[in-house]
Amino acid sequence: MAARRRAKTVASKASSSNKALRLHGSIARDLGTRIVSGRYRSGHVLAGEVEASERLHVSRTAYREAVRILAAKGLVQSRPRTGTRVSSPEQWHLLDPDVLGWAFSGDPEPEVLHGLFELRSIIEPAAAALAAVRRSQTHLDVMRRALDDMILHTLNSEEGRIADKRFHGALLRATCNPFIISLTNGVTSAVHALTEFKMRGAALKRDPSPDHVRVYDAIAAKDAKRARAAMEELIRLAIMDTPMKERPKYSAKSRFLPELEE
Amino acid sequence: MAARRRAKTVASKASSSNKALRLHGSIARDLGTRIVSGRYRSGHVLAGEVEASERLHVSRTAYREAVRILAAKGLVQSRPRTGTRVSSPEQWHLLDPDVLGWAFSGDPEPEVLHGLFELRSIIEPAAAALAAVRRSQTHLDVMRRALDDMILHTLNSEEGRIADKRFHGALLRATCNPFIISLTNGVTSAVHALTEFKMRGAALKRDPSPDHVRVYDAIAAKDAKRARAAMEELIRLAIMDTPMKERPKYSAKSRFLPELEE
DNA sequence: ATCGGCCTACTTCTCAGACAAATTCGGACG
DNA sequence: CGTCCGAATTTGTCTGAGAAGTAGGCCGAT
Repeated sequence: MAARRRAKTVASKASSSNKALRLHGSIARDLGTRIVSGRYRSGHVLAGEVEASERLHVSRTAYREAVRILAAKGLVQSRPRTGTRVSSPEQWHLLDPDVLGWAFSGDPEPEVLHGLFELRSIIEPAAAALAAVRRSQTHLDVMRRALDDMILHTLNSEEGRIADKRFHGALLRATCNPFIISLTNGVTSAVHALTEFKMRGAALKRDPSPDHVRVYDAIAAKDAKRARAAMEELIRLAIMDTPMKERPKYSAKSRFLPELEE
Repeated sequence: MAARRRAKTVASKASSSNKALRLHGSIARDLGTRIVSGRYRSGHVLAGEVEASERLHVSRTAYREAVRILAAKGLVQSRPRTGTRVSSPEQWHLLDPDVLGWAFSGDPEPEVLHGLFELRSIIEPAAAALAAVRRSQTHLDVMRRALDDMILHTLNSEEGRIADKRFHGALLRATCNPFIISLTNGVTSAVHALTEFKMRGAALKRDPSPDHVRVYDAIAAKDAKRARAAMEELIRLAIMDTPMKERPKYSAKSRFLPELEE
């Protein structure tokens, strides 16, 4: 008994860096990270439940619940007799906040970075245009406060980044489109993580608050066209502020893209 | 023992209409459907594991795995002492294929329908433009074959709808952006379900294949601008072909939108 | 009287071991 | 040579027992 308890504690420490995650949660995170980072390739068959749970010094129950989580996020698929195998990347729910977080836990690859920005530059300008039309006064107030906090603290502090997140969140909620809101829940948290990533090098050179103010003004004026343009500019500048090793050229070959079978 | 086995079979039949879902899968689906359909309101606390599993005549294990799935999709959150409670709608992963499917299992509300089309009309034209630039010959071939099948079978048959799905899927894969691909995995299956929904009334009046051909031609010609315009038109027409009771006016009040707290 | 820290009860979490169900693979048989 | 059936293997489900975490009340101190 005592030996097993100790083992469990060790496993928990080794696997999860911290947080209030339960055992199954940490296991899911570990496996998930290994999958999205490419250490377990698509098609790879995980060890059987008995062996895997023994190796991790946890019960089959805990391990199974972890696998259920991964399956719910499209990362694996399990069937009797064949076992649990890593799904093809095109089936991964990449916009799931957890998956996104796992993908950004190491060094995000330039390809992923660029893909995310590309998605943002599609969604957010359109969202800004919608928000300009549909925003209520309450939405506007929330954005205003977030903007003030952001200007006050700047993106170099954690509080400033949270304010930035609040701003984008409120903007997207103002679209009144549940899908856009849900979509951007994931994206904003990734951007949050990303901003931290930007900071790993040096402090931010450019102050992005003027861009945000322009977006805010346009939405306050209910000017959809201007809101869209301002947001396009904001994201264009944000991309330029992000240190990317190289601009990835899009090709059909990528860990994240499926094979095209004839 | 025998009594319990029988009970389990009954529960399985009663809960899941069919499919190769396991027990935990059907339970997750039932609970999930109840949540997204509003029968369990946000904040509602589910019965404890013991009571719930007894009521469903299943083991706690199965019930717990179901809850784990729902938690992975952001529908619920469970903690010791307080129990498992339905999360706020803004935390739901609405673009998860399962959640989307559950949302469309009953009568999809006009608001949801419109929200989905709005998202499509943002994403897909942009995707078409990207695809026009980045598509490989292989992408093009796949799209061509899907298009031919679609024209052959028409959307009135299941095969035709699958071909339509293949077409949109190939188009989105041609963007070479993993996030867009992942995003639209969900959306296309929802559209698939939706097309079936359209058919519940009468057969489709308009033949949408010319629209698809125009999109294809533009992508074949690598003409991004024309591809975007053609796709915009395609979706505009698809919206008009969808019977919606009323055009929902966007307001801050909706089951799917969070309260704006001051 | 209000604030802070313990304590308790309640719920989920984890464990262990057993049996059931599903599916693949290979071999027997027509 | 094809078809079917059985066996082996893997996940799926069940049971029952503790362990761990947490909200809310209790109590004491300031």
